[in-house]
Amino acid sequence: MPRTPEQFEKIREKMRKQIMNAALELFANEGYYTTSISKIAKAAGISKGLMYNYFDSKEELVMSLLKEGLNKLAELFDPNKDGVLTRDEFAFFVEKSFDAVIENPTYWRLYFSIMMQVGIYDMVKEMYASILKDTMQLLVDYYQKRGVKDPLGEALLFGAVMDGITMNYLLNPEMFPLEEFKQKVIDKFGYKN
Amino acid sequence: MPRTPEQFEKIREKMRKQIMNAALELFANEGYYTTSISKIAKAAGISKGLMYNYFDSKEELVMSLLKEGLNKLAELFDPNKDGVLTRDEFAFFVEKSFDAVIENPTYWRLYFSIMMQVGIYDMVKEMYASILKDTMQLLVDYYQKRGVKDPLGEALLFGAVMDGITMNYLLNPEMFPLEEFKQKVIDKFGYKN
Amino acid sequence: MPRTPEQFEKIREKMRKQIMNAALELFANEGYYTTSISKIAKAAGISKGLMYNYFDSKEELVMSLLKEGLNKLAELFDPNKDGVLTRDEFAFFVEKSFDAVIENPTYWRLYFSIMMQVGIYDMVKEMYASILKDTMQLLVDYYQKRGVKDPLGEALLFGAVMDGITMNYLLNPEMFPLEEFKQKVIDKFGYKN
Amino acid sequence: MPRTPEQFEKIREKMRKQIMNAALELFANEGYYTTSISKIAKAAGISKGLMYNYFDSKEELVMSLLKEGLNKLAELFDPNKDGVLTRDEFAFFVEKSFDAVIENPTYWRLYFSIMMQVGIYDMVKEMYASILKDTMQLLVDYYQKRGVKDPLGEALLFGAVMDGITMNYLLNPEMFPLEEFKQKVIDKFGYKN
DNA sequence: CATGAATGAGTCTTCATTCAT
DNA sequence: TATGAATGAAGACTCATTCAT
Repeated sequence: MPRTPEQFEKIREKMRKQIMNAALELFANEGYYTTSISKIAKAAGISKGLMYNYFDSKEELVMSLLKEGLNKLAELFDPNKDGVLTRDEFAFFVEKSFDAVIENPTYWRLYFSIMMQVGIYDMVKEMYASILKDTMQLLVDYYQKRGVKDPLGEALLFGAVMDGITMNYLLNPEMFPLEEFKQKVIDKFGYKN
Repeated sequence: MPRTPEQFEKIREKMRKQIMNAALELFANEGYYTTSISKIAKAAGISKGLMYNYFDSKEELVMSLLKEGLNKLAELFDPNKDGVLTRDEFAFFVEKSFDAVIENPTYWRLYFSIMMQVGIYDMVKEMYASILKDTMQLLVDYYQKRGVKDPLGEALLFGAVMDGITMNYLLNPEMFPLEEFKQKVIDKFGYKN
Repeated sequence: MPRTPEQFEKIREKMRKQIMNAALELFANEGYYTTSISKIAKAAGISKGLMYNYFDSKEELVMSLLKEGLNKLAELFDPNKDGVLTRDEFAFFVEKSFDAVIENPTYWRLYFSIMMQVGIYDMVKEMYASILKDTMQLLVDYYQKRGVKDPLGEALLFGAVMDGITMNYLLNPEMFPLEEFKQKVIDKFGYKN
Repeated sequence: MPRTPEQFEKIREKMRKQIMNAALELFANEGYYTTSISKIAKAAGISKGLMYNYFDSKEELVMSLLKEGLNKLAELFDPNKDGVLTRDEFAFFVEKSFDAVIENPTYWRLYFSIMMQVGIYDMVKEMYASILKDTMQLLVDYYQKRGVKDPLGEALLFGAVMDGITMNYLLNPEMFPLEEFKQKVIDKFGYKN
């Protein structure tokens, strides 16, 4: 008997995931340009042609990956959505952020490598910017409330620090004690009171 | 009358520079993989074939660029070579490092994008690591002398912060006030005393 | 409806033949190095890229051609596989060998030209050597049984003669009466009794 | 003081030899197509440009090599120029021919590899044919005088045998006892009487 | 005469994408 | 839906040859 539309949708969704998983793994480990569609298809256990049934192009595929990661990231911020960041939420955010990197280094490696590729990926930057804008405001308020002199500067610095730590960890996981850095960052950028 | 060896050497040196300048610009702005040898040759105003009279391969070209930048970088560290870092030298180093980025963002964009490329460029990582090792030791000593609890951790954190700031500046120069960050970093990681 | 694996196999087999035929013709008539992949593709009526769907490289292509011919050649020797060569089988072998050359001069021209190419093709030589070893032994026994003084030398000489005749025929088919040479060779190297 | 025209001529001749020697070695050992002009120039200890002062093209260079070898070969035939071949002269010719191969295998390897290359070969073919024509006639007369049934066929066969032996020796010098074959060939194709 | 920088056409090869089945 | 054969544009690289000095 024929499948219901819902079943079809489920199958499609599952296949999409399958392809994206394979692609993420390969892109992150072997690079975007050195990973061919053929390889991805093989890793995903499907034919090259079918790939294009799910993604219009290689570029769309990588964009989907980035978008997906981005959405996960967005959920980390201000979980209770009340527009105010408490000291505990700040600490929680730092911890969660690093945990995310530890749990899924592959994705973040992809993110950074793409971010540094100039040209095509300005689009991604916009996506990230729009997500980060709200969080930025939250942080600025946070620092202002604590009497920090240059709240915007401090917020930017904090973001840069998170990026720098993440990047260094990804480049050299076994040499870089990410776990220990959680507290260091919270102490240095959380402003107790 | 044939050219003298010196004349040939001069031609070679000049052309090498010409090619490397064109390549650096393109690699940094459009990425390593999306920049073709054709494009570089055209930008350098020469024929494709001539490129290979100066560099054995595209990879050797990019490596030469990185090596060159590396050597410039190396000169920044511990200028008086006495094996000890003073507070002033620390400040000087921070300022100089950021100045280097401001003056030559192209190179640093290349550096970061290559660093995040997987696979081929482990060699570059080793080169950088060997250069940075000494500086790392200098920093550890610096923090130890100032009674910082976890000197190695602090040194690593400092490095990560420098990287993060640089990266954010490169991605968004007009939004990221690198100049103002000099003092911030010195205050936060210089440990007065 | 997708094609069945069998259909795909059929397509592949047919196309492989098509490419190999075109390549054999060109390699043999214009030489390995002077025949470009482009030319082969055009002669086979396909795109350049498709070539690489069937053969990993130009070298693999020529190797496949040689292997194929080799296998055909192998079937000529000692057809009844009893390990002994009779006088009739000897005569039969000479005749068949020359017939093979007459019927498929293209292949043999390729074979000789590759054999004289230095460097890469030592591998081919090994393949041929391993095939010819058994036949050589057969011949040595043959001559020994007939009381020839230096059986190994005679066998080697016979081989050289076959090569020389073949080569001369290939270089100048209309001037070289290969057909008449069958009897001559049989008389001179067959040792009646 | 300026050199005399004769001195210039001498220098030119010497340089030509130098280049030809280097080229012969490389062509024979690494193949015509895989040997670049650059390599030859370096091996000859001169610049690429100067090469073209002595040879108009790579092709002219290889042709010169072949011509030179051809002339040496021609001297082997009918040394006393009386238009008649004696039994001793026949034997002498066989011995001398093989000695030439033993003494200068490099040249002969080149000769054979070029001979099997189509295209270029046709040009050389005529040169060889014209040289060999006289010798051929000599041989035909030789066999006719000795009552051989098919003198022309026998002469052709003899030529093919010489080629075959030479080729086998060149391909596998240590396995192929060329020295011993002298007598064998003389016995088999010299027709005592 | 002598050099090697410079050219440009040509080579092999790769790969995202399309399409007949 | 699913396959992989087929395409074609592009890429890295080579090399005989020319030419300014």
